[in-house]
Amino acid sequence: MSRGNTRQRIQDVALELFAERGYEKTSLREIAEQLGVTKAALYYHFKTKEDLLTSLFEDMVLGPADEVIAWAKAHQPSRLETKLEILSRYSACISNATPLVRFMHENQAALRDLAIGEQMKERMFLLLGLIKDENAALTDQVRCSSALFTMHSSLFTLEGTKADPEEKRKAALEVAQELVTAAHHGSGDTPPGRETGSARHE
Amino acid sequence: MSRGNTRQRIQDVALELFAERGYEKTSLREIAEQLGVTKAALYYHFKTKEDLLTSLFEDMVLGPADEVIAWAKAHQPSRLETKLEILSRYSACISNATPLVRFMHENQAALRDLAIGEQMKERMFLLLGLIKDENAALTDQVRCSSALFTMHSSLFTLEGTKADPEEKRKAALEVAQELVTAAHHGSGDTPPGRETGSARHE
Amino acid sequence: MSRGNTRQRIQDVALELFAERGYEKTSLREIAEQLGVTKAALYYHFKTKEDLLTSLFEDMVLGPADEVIAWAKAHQPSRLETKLEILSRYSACISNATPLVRFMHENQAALRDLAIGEQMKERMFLLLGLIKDENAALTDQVRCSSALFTMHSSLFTLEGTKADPEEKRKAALEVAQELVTAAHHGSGDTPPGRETGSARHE
Amino acid sequence: MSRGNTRQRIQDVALELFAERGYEKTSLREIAEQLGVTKAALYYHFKTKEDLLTSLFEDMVLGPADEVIAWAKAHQPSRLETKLEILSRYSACISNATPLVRFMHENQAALRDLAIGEQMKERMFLLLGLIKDENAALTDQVRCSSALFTMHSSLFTLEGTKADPEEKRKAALEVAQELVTAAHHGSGDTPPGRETGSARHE
DNA sequence: CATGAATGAGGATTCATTCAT
DNA sequence: CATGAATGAATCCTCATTCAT
Repeated sequence: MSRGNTRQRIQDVALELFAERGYEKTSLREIAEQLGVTKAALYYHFKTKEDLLTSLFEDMVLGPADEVIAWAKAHQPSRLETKLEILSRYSACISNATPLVRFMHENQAALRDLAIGEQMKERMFLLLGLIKDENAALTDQVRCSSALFTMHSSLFTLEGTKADPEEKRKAALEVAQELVTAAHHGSGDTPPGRETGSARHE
Repeated sequence: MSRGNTRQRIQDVALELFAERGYEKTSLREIAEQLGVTKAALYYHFKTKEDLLTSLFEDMVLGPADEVIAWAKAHQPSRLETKLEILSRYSACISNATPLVRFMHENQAALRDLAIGEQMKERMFLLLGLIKDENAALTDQVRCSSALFTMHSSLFTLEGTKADPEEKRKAALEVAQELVTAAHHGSGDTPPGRETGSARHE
Repeated sequence: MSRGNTRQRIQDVALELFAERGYEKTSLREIAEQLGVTKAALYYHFKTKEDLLTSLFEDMVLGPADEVIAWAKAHQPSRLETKLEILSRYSACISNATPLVRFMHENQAALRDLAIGEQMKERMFLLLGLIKDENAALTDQVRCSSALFTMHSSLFTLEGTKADPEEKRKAALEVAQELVTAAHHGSGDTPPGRETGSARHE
Repeated sequence: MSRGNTRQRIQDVALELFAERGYEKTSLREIAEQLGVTKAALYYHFKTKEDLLTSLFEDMVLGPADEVIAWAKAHQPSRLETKLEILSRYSACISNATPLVRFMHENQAALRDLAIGEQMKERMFLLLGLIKDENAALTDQVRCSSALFTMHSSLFTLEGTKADPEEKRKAALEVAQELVTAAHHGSGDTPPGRETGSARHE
């Protein structure tokens, strides 16, 4: 039954528990018990608890996010169309890592003194930087920031709503793109004849 | 030596440390040490670590949030103007509790098994329920959800931006109101003169 | 409501809690809370937790037991009739202190390093010494020891039995007297017409 | 260094200390120190302080007592001979667990909220039920109850007496059997040729 | 008479980690 | 590959007690 896949199994269980109970409250003992192995076995595969968490992020979100960023850098990031495509790609990339994105939001306090937390934060800044204009009006900056947040939170919010995850993701992407579009055009002097965020049409 | 203000001082230090380092990683020893008292002194004033946290929330956000909700229930919540006023009032109310709002977002994993966490979650749902229409299109639901998130996150995001907190708050409120306005009109059939992000036709 | 009877009320509550939960597991906080006073108030009336317990024993069993012992010393203790009367008197005296007798048995571990524990133990030895003959056969010594135990334990044993406490006490006294009578006659050579449990040959 | 015997050594030291100082007053630190290991080492072998105690009872008295009960159920418990044999077997079984029996009596307050306490209590009831007749006279019920008590207490009473433990045990067994015999025949009408303490008729 | 505030010592328990085998 | 055994440090919490007011 056990093959070389133990490492993978550890990651699976760890992801599940980390997401469900939080980083600090998930002990290695629990992970080991749920796997039917010893704590020491975990240490054979991962140097450290932090290391275990890190491996999850690297495989599932850090890498993919970097791809999005790399793509963006090669495609005139300042054009609106590029920005929208960035959102689209990023949305797709995180949809495969729902539990980790949720984990990231719910465990920021814990991530603050983990190296991987710093790295993730950096990526978020990079992404945000690609989308928003440093000199834009404050509202527009908020819009861009909110766009990212919206895509993240749609993955684990709206619990009551019966819509399926994929639909929610698309809806969130739509709203995010709307926000970024508004931010891209807008800025500062609220354009005349505009009453909703997206309804600018000059 | 110190007078009746010890309880207050404990709360101050606790708020600071909880916000800075997170709930789980802040030990009562640290709080006590920073205050120059014994751990046991904390227990004289608060039955429990959880109790200490709870007292912070009750005083600073639970109560105020309930006032907003009460006001809303008495003022035709389904009208757009009422909704916008709810946002405005809520924005004002949380601006006095910035560190706690931040704490709430960054420690959701920890809050999950704290009674006060459940209570806060409930309030968020109530607030969201007042603003969004259960039968609206998914995008509109996302918009409303995002509106709330935006006001929260503006309090501790955009670190790079040099704008002062009050301005950020106003900008966030503006964006939030915009989102809710769009959601209010919108719903399924895109209102004339307004395009959703994805419905672009260039 | 509160008069000079506070001391008495403290003793009442303390007796109840000590008996119900044990000495070590009953904290002064609990006693104070149940009384609606502060822990410090207890310290006004009793120097110490141990002191509080001691006061209970002194008033309710130490004194009475000493009276029995004093009476015995003045009445030819070696006569059977005297012995039986000792049992009778002692039985009466402890029946007023049921909870304390129970407490004594159930908290011997705790009493071992309390001064009052030593004192009570001494009284038990004295009493036993009055009843049993140092040079009697071992079985007879056991009988006497058992007699005392029986009177004690009848106060808090036989929970299932529906008999009322007073009846139980009388029954126990009867059995105790029987045991002492046997021990008094007996010693080694089984008295005629009476067989020990194992020497049966029918 | 040490081999697989650590668990055993912990039990030995724990039994010693629990018996000597009581359950509540024996801290795991003391046990660990006396063993020359860390507290955490104890937790490797026993999940809990209570668990450690439980393991002692299970191995040394719960199991053996259950054997006696099982034997009894298979041998017409209502016959006097069977009852006497029960006493005999039970006496033998507890003589190997003297410190624990003593512990049981001296720490009843502590045992009251330990699961193992409940289990032991249940066994005592079963044993008592096998020996005494529910409908017998109260004195006879007391006699049976006393019989059990006598066997227990003989293990740690009569400290002054120089007799060796085994002799004391036998003497106690004899007295216990006598009591049960009396209870078996007796009930209300004192059997001829037998004098009880109360059967005095002068 | 009693309280409010605080202390110091100690309790059980949990955790990430190590290392010889 | 993995385990069994153990550690050291830390955690939350409770308790009896004190003392100025």
